[in-house]
Amino acid sequence: MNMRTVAHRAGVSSATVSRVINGSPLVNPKTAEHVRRVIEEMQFIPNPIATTLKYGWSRTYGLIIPDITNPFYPDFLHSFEELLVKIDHELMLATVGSSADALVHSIRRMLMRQVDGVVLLASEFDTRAVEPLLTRKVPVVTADRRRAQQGISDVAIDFEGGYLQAIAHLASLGHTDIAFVGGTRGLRTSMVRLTAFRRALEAHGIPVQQALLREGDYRVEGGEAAARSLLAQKERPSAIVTANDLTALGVVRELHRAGLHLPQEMSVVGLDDIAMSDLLFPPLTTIRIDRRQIAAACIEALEYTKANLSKQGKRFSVEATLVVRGTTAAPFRARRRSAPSGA
Amino acid sequence: MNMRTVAHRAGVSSATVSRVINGSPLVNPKTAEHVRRVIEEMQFIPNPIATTLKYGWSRTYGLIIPDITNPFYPDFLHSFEELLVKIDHELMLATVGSSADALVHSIRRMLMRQVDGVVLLASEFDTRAVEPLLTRKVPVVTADRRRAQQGISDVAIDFEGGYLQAIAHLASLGHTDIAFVGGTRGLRTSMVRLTAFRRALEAHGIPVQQALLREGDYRVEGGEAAARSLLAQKERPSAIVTANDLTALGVVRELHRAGLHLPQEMSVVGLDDIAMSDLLFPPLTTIRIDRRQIAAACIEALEYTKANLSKQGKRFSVEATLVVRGTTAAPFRARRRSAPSGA
DNA sequence: ATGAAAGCGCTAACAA
DNA sequence: TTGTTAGCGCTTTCAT
Repeated sequence: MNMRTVAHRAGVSSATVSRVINGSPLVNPKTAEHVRRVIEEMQFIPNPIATTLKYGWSRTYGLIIPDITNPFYPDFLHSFEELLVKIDHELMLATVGSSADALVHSIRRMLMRQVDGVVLLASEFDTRAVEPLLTRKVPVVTADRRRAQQGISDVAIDFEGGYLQAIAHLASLGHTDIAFVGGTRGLRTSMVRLTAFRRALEAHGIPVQQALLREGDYRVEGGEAAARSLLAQKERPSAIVTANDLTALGVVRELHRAGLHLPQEMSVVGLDDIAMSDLLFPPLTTIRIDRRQIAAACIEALEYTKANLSKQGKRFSVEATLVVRGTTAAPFRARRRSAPSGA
Repeated sequence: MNMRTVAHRAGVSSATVSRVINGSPLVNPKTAEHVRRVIEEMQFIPNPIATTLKYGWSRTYGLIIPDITNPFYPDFLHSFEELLVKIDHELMLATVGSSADALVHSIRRMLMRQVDGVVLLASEFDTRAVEPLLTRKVPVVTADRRRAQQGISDVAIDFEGGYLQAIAHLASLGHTDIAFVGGTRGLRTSMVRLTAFRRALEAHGIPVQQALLREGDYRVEGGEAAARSLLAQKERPSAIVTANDLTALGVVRELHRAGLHLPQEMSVVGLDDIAMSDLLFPPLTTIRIDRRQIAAACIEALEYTKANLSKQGKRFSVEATLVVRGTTAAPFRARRRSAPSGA
């Protein structure tokens, strides 16, 4: 069934049907009403594929994420999809892990489906992979690259603001030996988080202790390993700040295993505020990143970039807010092996 | 850029280009090779939208889920998407909560995009909502409706098998007062799970105690409330079996709050095996439902139904397997207020 | 082995 | 205010 069938039945031309469906004011209200009735009667559903073919756009945005299994992304996806429905767009989803090949293929598939824009949440990627998008004038939005270029906007999270709040909180409790368990070595976003943490410490006049810095992998295992290593050394921290919640969960788990009581014997701060944080015992103090805000920023970025393809993209920033729950408390001096050195 | 451009550049017709791209054997290998080179040179990407318009299919399957935020679904989605990529299909995702309206709209949007089939994981829905799909010969796959009809296949989880294993495990530990915290009242799947639990008890000769049955909501809160209520009554169970892991998490949380020691003072069994189960302390004993298997069954069901649209759909079953971890142990008699009644 | 051309459903420019 | 029609890119039938 198509518009011609409907038009025929309604005794008008397909152009009129098209106009009615698209709410053109150039139709006689009587005719319009009649056509609408026929459409209803015939249960006609228009085929936007034809329009896509004609104009080359699809009211579809692509979303590329590394791993839907990381609890951060379902939350993001939820908000993103909700917002897309509101602006009457479809979602084309691809998960690519950390495979450069998968990324290239996903982008190709999105191009084939004529997406109107792509949000690329994979933190690391070969710039050449997005070139086919740029060539074909498809706007791109990246996350946390902290850099815009022609046709590419970026949505960055204000890690520094978040860590600043966390350190303020810990410092006010009396902590000075604060460890950091970062992300996977070599990722840009890991470096960004580490730098933000260092700056936050410095802003509070707390010296950065090299011996309290660890790398993780944004997963539970990395947190466990780092905690194990921190506990093994003489100069233990009294608080551990992490690069994300899964890492924090691993830290907490390992701390439990070592028989430490939280938060009395060790404070822990996560980052993300995944649902699980609140289910943990004790519930995790963490820096919340509002997925809704990120999703909204991504869509705003998409539309901005689409409208300004010839210009440099724009940089968007999303704030991070400390949520104090149960894993932070004043340090338990008796247990500490070292006295605070500075400040 | 289109096939004509490529054809022109290669000195052939667009028909030949099409044949080369689709691997038709009717082209001279030399010509084919040359055309391939030109395609590569021009970075040509074909536009499958045109094919969709021409033939009415899209190599796209729709997936409708209630809530991506429930940790069961990201796992499922991950497997589903992986399998789709393998068969070179796209995913069109919609999350509909429990809104009947959202379901109707999602289905309409999928129809507009010419999906080749729809997997509908929303447990409850108005049959009229799927009629537009059936009318237009779009195959449908449901989950846990335990019923097939023309154009609709069903993928069911073998809850009974799962609960049978759980009860066998608990019974062998010496439990006889086994409570059940079910799903949301009125949902078909809640009834199915409850029935499966009852049958499993009966199969082991353990009488069903009405006073140990509770309703939940498939979320943490429901588990907490049910646990509170179970602890409040005189005849406490020694073990609690739940309708899903989130419920079990709520139960465990409430038990912790009440100062009970797990698993000594209460055994708990979940269902799903979400990632969090293993992170809990103690790690949750649960009935694993393999998302990969479900995803594979859904796709098999989709293809079967598509190929047999005129016939009754098929019913698929996916097994459930007990994973024994840390929340089950022999009952702690001293603490119990009632003696086992039967068996 | 290759090419010409029709037609999928829709929209908008143009005609009436 | 309404209708006619070209054309978006592709595949396939038919012709050569």
